[in-house]
Amino acid sequence: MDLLDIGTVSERSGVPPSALRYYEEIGLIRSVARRGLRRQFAADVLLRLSLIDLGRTAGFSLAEIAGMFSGDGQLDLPRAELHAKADALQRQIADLRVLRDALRHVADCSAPSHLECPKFRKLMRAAGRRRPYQPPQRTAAAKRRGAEA
Amino acid sequence: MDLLDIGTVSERSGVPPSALRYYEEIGLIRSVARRGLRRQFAADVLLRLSLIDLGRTAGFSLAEIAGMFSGDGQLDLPRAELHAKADALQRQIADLRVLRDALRHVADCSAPSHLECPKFRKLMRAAGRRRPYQPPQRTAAAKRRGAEA
DNA sequence: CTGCCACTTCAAGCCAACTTGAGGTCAAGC
DNA sequence: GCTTGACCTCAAGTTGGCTTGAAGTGGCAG
Repeated sequence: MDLLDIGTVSERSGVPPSALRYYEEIGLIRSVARRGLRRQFAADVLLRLSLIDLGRTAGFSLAEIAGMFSGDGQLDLPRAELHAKADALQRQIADLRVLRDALRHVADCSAPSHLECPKFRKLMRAAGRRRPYQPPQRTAAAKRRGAEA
Repeated sequence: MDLLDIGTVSERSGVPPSALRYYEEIGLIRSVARRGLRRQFAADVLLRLSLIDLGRTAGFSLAEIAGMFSGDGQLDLPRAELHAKADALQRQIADLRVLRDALRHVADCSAPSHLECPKFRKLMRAAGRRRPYQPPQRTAAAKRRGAEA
């Protein structure tokens, strides 16, 4: 059988051992055996870690992601809920587009003061009316892979 | 003169007094007087708070935002950084679109297991190749205004 | 003048998602 | 058989952006 020890999983997934232990602690992944003290993971943990990363990219918390896995490791979300999430993402995308355009304008506008630029004020009002963007936590894994703000 | 006390500022801006005090503590805003013990703010603090909110929505930290105000309260925006931020938003938007499509597919796909569905695996690989999304902190103010994932 | 109540300060607490550190274990290679 | 070093556990620390609580203050209505 192909059991991977924590070091191997860490290396292949890019997730540090401490984070893997943490994920196990909160029930997000599980180790299937020990060799001595060392956790052994089944190979499919790598796929699961990809899914977790994907979920975090979407802005889900680890707790929410945990709720998306059914007992047998399958993904399990009711269709309606998935559609609702997709729609929420759609709104978030629209908000971010407004914001991106606002930033681009500000970066390029040569008005003496942005506060006096009518276009800027308009964008600000537009941004001000949007539903607030709800950022998730920044993972240490994300930081490792390169912060850039 | 039109001085607003902290309660009024809080009410009009939606920013709680504790946050306003915190902002003042870190030098992001300043009160111009006291009436008794109470902070009095100049009316333009409301604009400044809007800008702060806008900046946070864009994913800037409070420290970064503080750096964008020049001494006289004008915005002094680093163009390169703004472009970088806009580009980061662009990538985030692309990621979220992939994710949204993945969610929609999952909601509608009738394969026995998503992990076995080729289309899903393809979407996942697409998502996996993305540059990681670098989320800012989630503000309490944002939480107050309503979370929605 | 008295009481109320919105404010004040300061320190401590909270949250997520981890990381770090101290001190311990153990399989494998020499 | 001894060392090595990758792992282990558990508790505490980190970060950012606040909130909360306790104890105090002072302007204003009655």
